[in-house]
Amino acid sequence: MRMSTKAQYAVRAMVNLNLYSEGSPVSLRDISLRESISLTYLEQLFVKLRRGQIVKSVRGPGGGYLLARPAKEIQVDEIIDSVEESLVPVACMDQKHGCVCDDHCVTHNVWHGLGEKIRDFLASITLEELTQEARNKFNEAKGKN
Amino acid sequence: MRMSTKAQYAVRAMVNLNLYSEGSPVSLRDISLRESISLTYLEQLFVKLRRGQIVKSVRGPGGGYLLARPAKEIQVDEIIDSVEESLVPVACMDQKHGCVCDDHCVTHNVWHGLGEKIRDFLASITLEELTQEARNKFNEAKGKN
DNA sequence: AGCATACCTGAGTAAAACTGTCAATTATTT
DNA sequence: AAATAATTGACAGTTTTACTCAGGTATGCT
Ligand code: FES
Ligand code: FES
Repeated sequence: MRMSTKAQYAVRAMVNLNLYSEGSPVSLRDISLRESISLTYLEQLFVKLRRGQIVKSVRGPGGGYLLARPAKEIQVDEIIDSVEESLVPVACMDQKHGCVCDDHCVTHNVWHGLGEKIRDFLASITLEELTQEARNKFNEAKGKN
Repeated sequence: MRMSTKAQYAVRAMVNLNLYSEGSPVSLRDISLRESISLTYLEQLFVKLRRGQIVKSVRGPGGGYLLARPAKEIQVDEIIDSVEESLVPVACMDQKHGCVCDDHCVTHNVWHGLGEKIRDFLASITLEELTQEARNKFNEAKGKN
C-alpha cells in the first residue's frame, strides 16, 4: 500500500511552485534545483499536471508554470489523480460504477470503504493549506538561528 | 495506491476459513477450491498468517488451519500486516518513529495523516463482521432461487 | 533575424516488485 | 508403513516504477 514517488514528487513540486510564485511563472529548472528532482522527470510530471488542469504553462524566456486556479481551490487528491491512475485500492473497482462483484464478493465493502476514506482525506487538504504550513515551518527554522 | 493481491487474497481466505470452520481445522485445499486461489500460493500466505499469530496450524490428516483467537478479536489491518510489509503510504515512514523529516518536509503531515486514516479504518473491521456479512449475502442469494 | 530560454514529446531502459510455481521436507494420523 | 497435509526455500515470468535521452517547438529579447 504505497503512494508512488511520482505522487510524492508532484505534491512537493506543487507546494514549491506555489511557494515561490507570486503571480509570475516559475521555471521547472528552479523547482528542480530547490527540490532536487531531475529536470526531465519534472517535465514528465508537469505534462500530466497541465492536462489535469492543475497548472498552466507559459513558453519562452521568463516562462514557466502557473497555477491554473487559486491554491485554495486545488485539492491534494486532484494533484495525485493527475499524475497517477487511481486512488482506489483494488483494480476491479477502476470502472466508474465500481466492481460488479457487488453481490457476491465478501470483501467488496472493505475496499470500497477504504477507497472513500482515502479520497475524502486527500480531498480535505488544499494546496493553500500546505503552502501556509510550509511557510510556518520555514519561519520557525529561521527563528531558531 | 493499490492494495496488493496478496492482501486481497489473504482477507478473502480468512473469511472463507472462518465461514467453513466450526471448531475443526480447515485444509488449504478446501479453501483453494472454494476461492479459486492456487494452493501453493495459499501456502505462502498462511505461513505469514501463522507467524502473524492470526491462525494456528494442525498437521497430519484432518489437519489444516484454525483461527488463533476468536474472530471478533481479529481485525482486517492485522491480516494485512501479516502478509504485507506496511500500510504506511510512503517508504520514509517505515521506521517506528516515522520519518525524521518531521521538521522540514512539507508533505509529512499529508502522508502521516493518510496512513492513520487507513489504519483506523481497517482496524475498525473485524473478521467476525465480515463473516456475518458473508452469511447474509449467501442467504439472500439463496432466497432469490 | 538569430539566439537563448523553457516548454513539449516520445521512446527507451535498468531495477524492483509482484504474482505465482516447483520441488523437497517434515510432522501427524490411521 | 502409508497417506495426508503443513512447511520451506528457491526460482521464474511478468508488470510496474522510476527514471534518462534525444530530440522538437514556441516565445521573447537584442
Ligand atoms: S471483486 Fe471487486 S471488490 Fe470484490
Ligand atoms: S521525507 Fe518522509 S514524510 Fe517527508
